[in-house]
Amino acid sequence: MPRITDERREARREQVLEAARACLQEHGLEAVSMEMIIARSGLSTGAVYGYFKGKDEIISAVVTEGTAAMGRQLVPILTNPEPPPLPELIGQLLRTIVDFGQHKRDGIDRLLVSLHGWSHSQSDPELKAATGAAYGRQRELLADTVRRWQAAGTFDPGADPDGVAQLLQSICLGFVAQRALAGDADVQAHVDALQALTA
Amino acid sequence: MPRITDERREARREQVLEAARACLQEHGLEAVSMEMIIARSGLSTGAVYGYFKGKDEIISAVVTEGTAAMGRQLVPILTNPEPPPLPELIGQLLRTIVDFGQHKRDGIDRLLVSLHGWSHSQSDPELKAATGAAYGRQRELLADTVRRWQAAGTFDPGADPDGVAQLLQSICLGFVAQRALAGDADVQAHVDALQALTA
DNA sequence: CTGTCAAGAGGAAACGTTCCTTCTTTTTGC
DNA sequence: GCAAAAAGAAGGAACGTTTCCTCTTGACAG
Repeated sequence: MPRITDERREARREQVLEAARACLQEHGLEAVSMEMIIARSGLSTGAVYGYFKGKDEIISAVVTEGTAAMGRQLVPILTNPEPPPLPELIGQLLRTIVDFGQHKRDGIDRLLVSLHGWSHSQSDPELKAATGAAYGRQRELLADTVRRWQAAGTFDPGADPDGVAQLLQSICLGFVAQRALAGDADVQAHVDALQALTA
Repeated sequence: MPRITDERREARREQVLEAARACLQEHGLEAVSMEMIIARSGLSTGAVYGYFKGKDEIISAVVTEGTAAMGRQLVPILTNPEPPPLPELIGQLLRTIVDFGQHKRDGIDRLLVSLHGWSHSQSDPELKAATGAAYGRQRELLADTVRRWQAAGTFDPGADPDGVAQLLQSICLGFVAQRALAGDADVQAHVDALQALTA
């Protein structure tokens, strides 16, 4: 059975997703078209449809792949058995988030693509469940970190870990949103502000 | 010259925008169509095109109108000459934000529509500039509030007001995002967490 | 006070375009 | 050499917009 190698197959898939990300950022969720994605990918119509069943599957794959990749970057920070103080932890998270956004070459900022993903997830139940679960897991890891602080005696033992986790996640998500909407959200400004708050 | 009154004209416009919001929330940015908006509005094709030049203008109007309305709700809190302590201020802001989302009848949550607006703004330069300016103004008001705290001696005078404002805005925006993505972000949890932090 | 008229508002169908998908042919990798 | 994969064109549906027609409405003349 002559088939192409799994590596090549995965590379082609990524090639399509990369093109979809670029088109998504450049033209937005409502204006993106198969023609654009196909042209940008350098493949032909038939080839693309050999890897994905259709447009929806491509967009959904971009979103799930994106949240998964971001999660993979954050997990090491969130599972640190001896987490740094809160401002520094936020600093580590936000720096990782910024790096993730600008990790790829071209002009693609995956954080801006994430915003489209948030929007798209709202109307696709399956995708909404998946992203909801992903962000729920991140919040649990944040709550675990808070418990580690409490166990080490560096955080108010009376505080609700999940509540603090919600706040921390709001800061991270809001940082992404503010970066996309205002364009100039700064990591150090957030860290310094938290430092001033906790002092 | 038989014309309809300005009131009626404004009401019709709002009727279209309301329909657009409903369709936007129900079907998402990429699947919304003129046919859907027209059907939901109860008007006819010709009527809708009498009030808006086209689809883009409707969507843009939904977004700008939404951010403007939200801003109008928040301004009184942000211009309070004697602002409450930080956790309570965030409580006031987040409660107002939640109220704004569920202010309208039907199943429309304007916060979820906001998320589509964030996405849409990314690809429409004019809209991006407008929303960027709007959120920039809000951040300035937040910075002014921080300065008022500092003048009253209830906040670290060495802290950078704009940096703190960035953090506060991240919390507000992130709260909206978390509510849309996870569904269960809680106002009191955020307030309590900030209380625990500042203690 | 009332009937007529004109212009704007509302309604519906049709048009041209775009877009997603499929199908057949050709090429390529094993 | 063969089967799977890629290419490219074609088909069919959907969408946004326009256009044309009817109806309502408010003013003005009689």
